[in-house]
Amino acid sequence: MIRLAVADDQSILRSGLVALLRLETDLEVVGEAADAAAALDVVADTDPDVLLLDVQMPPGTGADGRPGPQDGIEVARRLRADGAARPRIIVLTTFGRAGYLRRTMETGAEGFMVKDAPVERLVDAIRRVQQGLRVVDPDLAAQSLSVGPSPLTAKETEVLRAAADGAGTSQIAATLFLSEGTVRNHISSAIGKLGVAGRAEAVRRATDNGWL
Amino acid sequence: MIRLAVADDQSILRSGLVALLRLETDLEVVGEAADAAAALDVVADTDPDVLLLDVQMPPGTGADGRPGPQDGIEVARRLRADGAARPRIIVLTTFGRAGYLRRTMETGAEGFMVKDAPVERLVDAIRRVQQGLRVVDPDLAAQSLSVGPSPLTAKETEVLRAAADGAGTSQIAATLFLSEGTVRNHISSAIGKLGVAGRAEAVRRATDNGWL
DNA sequence: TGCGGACCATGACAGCTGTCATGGGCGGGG
DNA sequence: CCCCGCCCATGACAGCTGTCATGGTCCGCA
Repeated sequence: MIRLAVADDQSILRSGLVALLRLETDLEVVGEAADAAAALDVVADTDPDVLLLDVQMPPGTGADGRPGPQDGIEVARRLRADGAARPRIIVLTTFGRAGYLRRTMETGAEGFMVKDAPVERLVDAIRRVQQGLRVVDPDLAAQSLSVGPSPLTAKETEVLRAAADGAGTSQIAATLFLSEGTVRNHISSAIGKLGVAGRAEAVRRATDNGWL
Repeated sequence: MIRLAVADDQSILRSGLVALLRLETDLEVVGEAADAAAALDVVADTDPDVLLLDVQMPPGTGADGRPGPQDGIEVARRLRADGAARPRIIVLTTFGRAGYLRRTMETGAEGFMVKDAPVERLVDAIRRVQQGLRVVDPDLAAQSLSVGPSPLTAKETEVLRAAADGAGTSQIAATLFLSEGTVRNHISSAIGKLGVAGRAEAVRRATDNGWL
């Protein structure tokens, strides 16, 4: 019997998913959570074998009253911070962004699935993960590979990452000890390579592809 | 027996929702669709009493090969275009944006629910809608009222709407027979009223609140 | 009648953005 | 060895954006 916990802020999806999982004779849902802080609590309380974790979730407030992690991937990171192997983690997401996949796998999570995958595939993933295997949604894995390595140079990446944190040109220049002109130039180059218009789109495209 | 059709691109949510609805003895799911074009087809094929419709859906390609409606609300509009009262329509959405609510209600749909509402509320809504009542998610309705009427003046709205269509300053000026300076000025005023930085955010805030 | 407050319109101004031309440093291939 | 290509750095330039000060019209109110 595989003991499961489900964390997702969309109540309808969560309830539906739980109903579906109950239909499987070897699965047992032992906990549910609607935000990131609650997800941590549920794991602490019920010690499930496998945790299904949505990426987009409100932080919520933990038992100590402080705000919880900002998203599901951050929850995974915290659960793995102490090196524990339990619970196995499968991250679910609506948007099949390669960046999510990369971030997720870096945390040490075992699985990554998009929500428009059929349920059988998810159930299958749960069983495989329980056996210690790693599972990645095939469609997304293919897309992730097709995205390929970053076309950005080192400095371009550095500058773009700073821009992603909301810093303006002058701030970036000060932080990286560059002229403002140089900063704009790296951004311009990145814009060209990414085939977008404007630094905002460049930042988005780069993060979407996990190139940050 | 209420005959239902469910249209949502997230396979997991759709399957889960169907599983939940089957638990209700007076509900019967007669059709499913994963994109907007398929939703129209399913309605034509099965003539359900009530249609559950996600807002965010890929257009898909219809039986005639042409692309379908851009989102769920557009599907609702088409179904109501000929004045027919069937099927009753409940629009589901992940994001409780007042703009969605407004657009939805203008199409003549009967219900509007956010996906983090509990399932009982959705089931309840289905039964009420079947009886000819209109149902709006209480939380969202409150929020929608609290948002209040638009603080924007007529010209500001006009200019912002044009900007939302992707037009640049000069294009807007030409379209509305204004000086470019005037256009920028209206936008600036709107930015001030909406308490945001930059025209992009202004457009987004205005659409989110249904002020376009 | 006069006055104040909205909405609208316009041009001037400063700030920021992206692109360009230019040049220095470094490593591989002829 | 020299040369070419790539990355990095810089300042100059044009274009666009948001704000401001100014002035016009219209309407309600004393």
